[in-house]
Amino acid sequence: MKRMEDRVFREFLQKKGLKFTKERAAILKGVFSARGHFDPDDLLIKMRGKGIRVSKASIYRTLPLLLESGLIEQVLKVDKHAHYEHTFGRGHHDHLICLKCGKVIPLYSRKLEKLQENLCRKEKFKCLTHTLEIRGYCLRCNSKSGLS
Amino acid sequence: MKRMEDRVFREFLQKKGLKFTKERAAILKGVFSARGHFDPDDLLIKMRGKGIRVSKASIYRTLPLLLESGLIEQVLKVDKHAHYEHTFGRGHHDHLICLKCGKVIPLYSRKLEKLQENLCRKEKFKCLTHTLEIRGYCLRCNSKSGLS
DNA sequence: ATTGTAATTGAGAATCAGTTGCAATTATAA
DNA sequence: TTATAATTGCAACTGATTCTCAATTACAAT
Ligand SMILES: [Mn+2]
Ligand SMILES: [Mn+2]
Ligand SMILES: [Zn+2]
Ligand SMILES: [Zn+2]
Repeated sequence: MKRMEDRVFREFLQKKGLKFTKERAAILKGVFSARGHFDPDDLLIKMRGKGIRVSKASIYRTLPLLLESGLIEQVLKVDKHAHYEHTFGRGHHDHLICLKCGKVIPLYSRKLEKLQENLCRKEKFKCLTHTLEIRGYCLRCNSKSGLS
Repeated sequence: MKRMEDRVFREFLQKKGLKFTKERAAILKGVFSARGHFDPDDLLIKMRGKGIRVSKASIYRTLPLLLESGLIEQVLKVDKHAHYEHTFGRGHHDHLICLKCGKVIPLYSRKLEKLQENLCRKEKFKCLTHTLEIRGYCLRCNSKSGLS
């Protein structure tokens, strides 16, 4: 059974006059078999672990295509590198990031999304995407941190 | 007349057992004489232009201190480098970023901030900071872009 | 004012994510 | 099957940020 995301990506590429190569297919598969967030290097290592040979360059070249096709989203820049997650089949969400343990908690609020849209409308700004990152301490880390 | 931010920074440093050096003072001054956003290199160039000699290293070492002291905020990672702005005396705000012309429009909504706080409370997440970046097209770029 | 000491500095080397040039390979439409 | 433009891996390259280290300096305690 062909996965739906293959279809989407294939059509996206076709529309741009680009090729659906085995490398791109493999990267797509690798991306979609990730449970949560990943960065380009995670992906490379995971694929190599499974014996799939793709170059770093191809990964870096393919991720922007997946991004453009809407199959993945760039989540944030942790430390100094980009993180992604696939969003096809899942909904958009924002992130709470624990500064102590690094946990990333998804957050979705319809109300919040609507409010943002309204604010943009008011500014006459055509909103395409957004990233909201809230940093602080998760429940566990906050209770452990001594302060009452 | 001594600037208020000098005082704040000095006290911050003292509390941490760090020194208020002339380099740090100069960097602080450079930061606060910037109108809007800046990145480390902007700052370096501007200071050199004024004949103030500080090393790149000192700038990169001082910015995190200013961040920690609450005098500046990290705005976002454009391209691949960090951007900052001083927020002392000004309020916190989020950003609308035009993908075409690069314009950055400040956005503040009390309602939005409150909503975020409530959401965090609901998740029992101790929120310290957040960054909201909305990307799309500004009024001017959107009307120019042909699509109706 | 002098001194002791830990913090700081500048310069350049090092690091590291991400990009690029290029020759060999491959998808795909005709 | 062929023509052709797109793609690949590799290694060299960027450019931002961090680090190393010897020389300097702030500043608290004499
Ligand atoms: Mn997520
Ligand atoms: Mn701003
Ligand atoms: Zn945590
Ligand atoms: Zn614009």
